[in-house]
Amino acid sequence: MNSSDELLAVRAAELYYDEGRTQDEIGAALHITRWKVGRLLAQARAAGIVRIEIVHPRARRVLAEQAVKKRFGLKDIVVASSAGVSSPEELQRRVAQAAADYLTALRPAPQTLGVSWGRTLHDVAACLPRGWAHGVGVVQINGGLSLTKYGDTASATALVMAQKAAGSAHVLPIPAILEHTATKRSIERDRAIAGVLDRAAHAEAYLFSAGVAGADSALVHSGYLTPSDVETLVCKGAVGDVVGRFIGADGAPVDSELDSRTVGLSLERLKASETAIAVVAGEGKHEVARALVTNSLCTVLITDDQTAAALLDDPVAVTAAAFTEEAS
Amino acid sequence: MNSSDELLAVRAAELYYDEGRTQDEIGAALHITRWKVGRLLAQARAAGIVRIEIVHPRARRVLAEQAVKKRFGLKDIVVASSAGVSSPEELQRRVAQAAADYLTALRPAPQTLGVSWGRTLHDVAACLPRGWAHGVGVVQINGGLSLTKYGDTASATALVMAQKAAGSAHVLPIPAILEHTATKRSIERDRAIAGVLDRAAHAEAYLFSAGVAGADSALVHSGYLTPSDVETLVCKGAVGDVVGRFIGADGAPVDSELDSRTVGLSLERLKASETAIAVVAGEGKHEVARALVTNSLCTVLITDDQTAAALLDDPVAVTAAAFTEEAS
DNA sequence: AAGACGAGTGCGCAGATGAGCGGATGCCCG
DNA sequence: CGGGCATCCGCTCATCTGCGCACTCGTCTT
Repeated sequence: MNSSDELLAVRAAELYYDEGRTQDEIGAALHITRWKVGRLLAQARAAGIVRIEIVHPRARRVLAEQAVKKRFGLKDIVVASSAGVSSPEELQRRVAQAAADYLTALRPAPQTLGVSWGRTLHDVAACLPRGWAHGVGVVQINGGLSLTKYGDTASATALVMAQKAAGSAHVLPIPAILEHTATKRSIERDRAIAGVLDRAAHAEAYLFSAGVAGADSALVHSGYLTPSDVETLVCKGAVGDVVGRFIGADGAPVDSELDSRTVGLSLERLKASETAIAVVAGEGKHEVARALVTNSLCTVLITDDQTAAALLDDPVAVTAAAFTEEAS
Repeated sequence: MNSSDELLAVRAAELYYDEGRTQDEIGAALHITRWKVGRLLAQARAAGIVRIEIVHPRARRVLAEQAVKKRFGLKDIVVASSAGVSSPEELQRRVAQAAADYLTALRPAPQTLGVSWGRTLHDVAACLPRGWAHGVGVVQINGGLSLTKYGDTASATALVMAQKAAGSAHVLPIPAILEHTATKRSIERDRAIAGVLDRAAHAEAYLFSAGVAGADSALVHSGYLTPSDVETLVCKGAVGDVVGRFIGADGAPVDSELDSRTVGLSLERLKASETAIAVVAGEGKHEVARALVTNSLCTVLITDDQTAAALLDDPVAVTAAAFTEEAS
């Protein structure tokens, strides 16, 4: 666009959007035809001079949704807007709300829903309205008995979700990770546990979150891993954990021994699911989110617009930039 | 607005502004009539859910302009947008650019223009395009020979402005403030000086800025006042300086003795002028700006949107809020 | 040098949109 | 219980706006 046209476009945009004048009036004021005014306004919008933003806790980013959905071949997607958020917690809550809205509107409603646990899913459960579904069976898909905290927040998530839908909960009151593979095997053979695990494996839909691979991972907080354990995993390429399993950028477990001690749904089952809803929000989770969508670990992604933007930033370009930086 | 209507409005706004669907289509999608969609969109804009912002260095805030102009009975006004600025310097520059644009477009073009000096006016002079006027006489209206810096930046402002208009400059190469009233009087009697001062008093229009009353005042930098002098002035109620004179919230000099030692145009002459253009920008200048507009020291105000917003915030309301805070 | 080409411009028209209006609905108070 | 009142809703109509098309003008190519 021409420089003098740009100034005209700015002036026209002011008169049109701020003052609410018609394009005809603006044309008369600026001594140009109304068609030119229309074109200037269109150019101004295309050039980003006129920015239209929807500022609301429930606002979604439709454009980003379409782009991410298409790019990674997702079945469905929700990108919550971060416009106007003042804290990471608020962003988390917005995404949780978006996930709750999505679940509530999900049709056909699943008969059984497999859920993992964590801070994010706890929020989702809290955001669900009473009667969000009718008689759904909520199955916990990975262990989560906390070793450090009083009470079982992991099971609580499934319980709350079932309760609000007047449905039934099937919990896994066992540790997420066991010390020995043998112990894990014997626990899995327990009739009650096996029943829940079987139900989990046959759930129609899954709802899960992802954790960062870092010292503040939920698995560290719960006492299954030490910060140094996680550090080792990061060295092996871990970008985060999904249903208790630490994965790398390739979407596969980074430590097969650790993985064999982890109780719960396998990543293969998740990959094979028709409806695997991942809820991932926050600055630190961009890499896990990428691992999820690039390796088909989810069919539905619910996230924030910053994560979406990070996903759309070509990783090749990022690598090239890093390379340039190294070279200089 | 109803809560469920609000959600509908957000959804409608997304479809309308992000996806570019028609109101009819949106109505079909949301199972409401297109008239309802139109009303929801209007409500969303009114409620600030949909925020339309013009992001451009030359953008103005037309609504704020109208409000401030009406509230304080100004002849004209320019409010520059601060959308997208990253530093106070950038904001200063935008306002300076706006002032330059205003001067260039000013009709009828003044034959003689009285100007003060300072950081802001220096920027304005720099922003003026070559040929912004034809043969205008630019008169410096207050002293400004720097005691500390090499060269005379004060006169430079008038010179640059005259040069760019192929006009003549009339400078005042004398101190802004003198030590004794007697010295000031005798300087004023000097034939050359008196001629410039007379020309200044009869200028058709004035362009001036305002300084904050603080340690970084231009008058401190230039060596006329010490930081403690300014502190004393602040204690006496000074909110800033205009053409070298420190004024209070009432628009009158706070220290008559100091004022009598200050060379240059009187505030009375400024008040009586048909065209007195004040250029005031920046976080710290809200109070001076208020003093200017509430006491008719300018007929035209050129400022930034944050200052404009501060002017529109009712001082009574502010006082009441402070009172409430104290009481609680 | 002449014609092809593309960018920019003005215009007609169909579709989209906003203002105003009468009727329906729901609520409050007598 | 019923009338008055306010709000909301759907509609008509006039206006506004985006799209496609023909035209002009300057530039580049042959």
